[in-house]
Amino acid sequence: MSDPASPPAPPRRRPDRSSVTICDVARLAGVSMITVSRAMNTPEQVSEAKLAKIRAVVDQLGYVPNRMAGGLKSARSRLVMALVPSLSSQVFTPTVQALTEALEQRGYHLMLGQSGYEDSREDHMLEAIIGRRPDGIVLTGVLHSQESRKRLIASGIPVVETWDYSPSPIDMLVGFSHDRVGEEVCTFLARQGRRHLALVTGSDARAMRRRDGFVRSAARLGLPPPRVAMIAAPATHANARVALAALLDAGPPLDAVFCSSDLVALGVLNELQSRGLSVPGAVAIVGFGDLAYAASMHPSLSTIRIDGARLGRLAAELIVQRAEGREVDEPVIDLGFELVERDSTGGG
Amino acid sequence: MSDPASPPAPPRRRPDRSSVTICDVARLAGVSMITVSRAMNTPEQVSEAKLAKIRAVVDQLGYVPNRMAGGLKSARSRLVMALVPSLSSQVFTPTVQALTEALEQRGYHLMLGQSGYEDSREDHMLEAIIGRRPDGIVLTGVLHSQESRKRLIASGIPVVETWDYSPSPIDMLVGFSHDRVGEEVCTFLARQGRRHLALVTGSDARAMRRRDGFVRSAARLGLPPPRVAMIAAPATHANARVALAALLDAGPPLDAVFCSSDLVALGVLNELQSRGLSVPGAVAIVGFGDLAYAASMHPSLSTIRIDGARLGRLAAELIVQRAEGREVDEPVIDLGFELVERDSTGGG
DNA sequence: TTGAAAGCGCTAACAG
DNA sequence: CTGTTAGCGCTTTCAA
Repeated sequence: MSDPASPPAPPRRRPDRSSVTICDVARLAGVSMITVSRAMNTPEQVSEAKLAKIRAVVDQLGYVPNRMAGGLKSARSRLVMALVPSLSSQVFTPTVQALTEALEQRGYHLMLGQSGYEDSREDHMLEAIIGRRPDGIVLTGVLHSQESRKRLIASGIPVVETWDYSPSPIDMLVGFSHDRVGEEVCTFLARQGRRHLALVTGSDARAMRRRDGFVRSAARLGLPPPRVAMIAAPATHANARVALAALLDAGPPLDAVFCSSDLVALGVLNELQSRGLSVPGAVAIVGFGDLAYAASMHPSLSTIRIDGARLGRLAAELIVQRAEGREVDEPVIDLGFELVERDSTGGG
Repeated sequence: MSDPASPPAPPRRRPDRSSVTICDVARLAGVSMITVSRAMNTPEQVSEAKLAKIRAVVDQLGYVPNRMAGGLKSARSRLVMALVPSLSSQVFTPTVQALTEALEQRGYHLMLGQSGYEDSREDHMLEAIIGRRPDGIVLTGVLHSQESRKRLIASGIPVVETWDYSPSPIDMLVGFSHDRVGEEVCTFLARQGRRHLALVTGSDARAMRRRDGFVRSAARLGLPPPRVAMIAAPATHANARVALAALLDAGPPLDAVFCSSDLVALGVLNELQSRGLSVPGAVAIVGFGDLAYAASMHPSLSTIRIDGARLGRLAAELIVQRAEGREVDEPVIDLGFELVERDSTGGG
C-alpha cells in the first residue's frame, strides 16, 4: 500500500495519444524517415518495392502524418481561411461549398470563420488567422478597419476579396458591382410601369451600395424618389415585415419593392399578403440572392442571381496559384450578375 | 549580363514572409525566448517591467505567434473540428455560432467541415481532420461507416456527438431523442382531432427516426397508418412541394402533415395554398427546427424547437474539459426539445 | 533512388 | 521570476 518504491502512477491525460510517427513507420519498413516522407508526398520518387512495403506499414499502423509538423518546416500550411459575415445568410453557402471542394481537390483545407461581429473582435480574429499561417485568405467584403487591412497586407498572406467590386483591391478579387445591381433593378421596374418604388433593406455596406445605385437610377429616370425602409439588424424575416409595415403605415401607397435578400422578400410578401395587397397585381417584389426557394415560392420570386459556386471556384484557383508561386494571370475578376424575372414582378 | 559571379536572382515567392519570430522579439526586448513565450501565454508569471517592454516590442514588430510551432511542442493545437451534414440546412447555424463563440472565449478555434457527402469521401475527410491533430471533434450525427468510427476512436481525440441520442456514444454526447419527437408530434396532432396524418420528409437517419416514432405512435393511438412522402434529395422547398403533390394526387385527403424541416413545411404550405387548401382549416402543418421565419410566416408555423445554441455551448464545454485533462462530470446530456404551437395547427 | 544532418518556431522541464 | 537545454514531427538541403 504505502510501498515507496512503487508510487501510484498519477492518472495522466493522453500520455502518448496517436504517437505513431514517421519514425515508427520508417523503422518497421526498414527505410529512413525521408523515404517514408517521399512515399507520402511524392511517391513517384520511390521505388515500387519500398513504396509497397511502406504503404503496408502505414495501413497497419494507421499512420496519419502530422500536418502541423510538416507545415512548420515547409512553411506551407495547406490551409485556407474563409471569412463570411454570417452563416445564417444563405447567400454565401454555395460559395463556401464550392470553395471547400475546389480546395480539397488540390490538397488544401478550408477553415471557416464568421466576421459579422463588432470591430473590437476583428483584431482577435485576425490574430487567430495569422497565427495559423494559412496559405491564403478569402474575404467576403469584410474587414471594417483600415488598421486591419494594413495588418493583413503586412502578413504577406495572399488575399482574395469577394462578393464586391473595387478596381483597387488589397490583393486579388472576384466580385461584381452592387451599384450596377441597384441600377438594373430600378430600370427594370420602371420598364414594367412601376413608379412608386421602395427599398426594404439591411444596412450592410453592400446593400447600401445597391440602394445608392437604385436611388440614383430612379432620379435619372425622373421617378419619384424611392422610399427606403431600413431593417433593424439582423435582417430577419420578422424584422423585414416590421420595416415594411412601418413604411406602408406612414406614407402613400407603393407599387414595387426591392429587397436586400430573398429572405427579406419573403417577409415583405407575407406582410403584403396579410394586408390583402396582391403580388404582383398591386405591388411587385424583387429579391436578392436567388435562394433555393425563390423559384418555387408562391408567387415565384424575381431576384438577382449571383453564381456563387463559380465565385468560390475562381477564388480557390487564385489562392492556389499564388500559394504555389505561379503567376496569377487575372487577379481581378468581375463575375457579373443576372436579373431573374419571375411571377412576383408580373410574369417572366 | 552573363556575369557568372552575379546570376540573376530567380524571382522567388515569399522569401521570408512573416519572418518575425519569438527570437526577434526576445533579442529586441533583451530577454530570453521563454520569457516572451510566458509573456504571451501566462503573463502573470512575468514581471511588470519586462512585460511592458516585451509588449512594446511585440506591437512594434507586429509579432503573431506561430501556433503550428506551439502546437507541435505542446501537443495541443487549440483547434476543434466541427462536422455538420451541410451548411444549407439552417438548423445547425445556431449550434455552430455558439460553438465558435464558446470556444473562442476559451482560446480555441473552430474548424468547420461538411460531411454530407458520399461515404467514399469520409476517409479523406477523417485523414484531413486527424492530420491537423485537433483537440476535439464535434460530430453532428454523422460518420456513416463503422470503419470510420473505429479509426476515430483509435486516434484518441475527444469526440462529442450531437443532435441525436444514443445511450452508448463513441465518447461524449449532447442531443435529444428523435424517436420521441415523432411520438410527441403525433400525439399532439391526434389531440387536435386530426386523424389522416402524413409525413413529408427527407431521408437522413434522424428524420427516419422521427418518422418511426410518429408511425409507431399513430398505431398505438388507433389512427390510420400515416402516409409517408419521401423527398428526393436534397430536401429543398421545391422538392418538398413535388413530394406533397404526389401524395395529394395519389390518395385520399389528409388533414395534417409533419415535415422534416421548417423549409419543407414552407414548401408544403405553398403547395397547399396553390391548391386552395386552407391551413390550418383543412390541413395542419408541423415543422422542425423553429427557424427564424417560422414565427413570422403567414400563417405562423407550429414546429419543434431545439436549443441549438445551448447545445453548442455544452459541446464546447465538454471538449474543453477533456482537452484540459479535467474530469468530465456528465458526458451524456439529453437536451430535450419543445413543441411550439402556432397558427398552422389551429392556434396556440 | 536513397540517406544524414540540420533546423522550422515554439514550449515542457528543469534548474537557478 | 528568469534562463538553459532539449526536443515536438516533419521536410529541406546536400551528398552518396
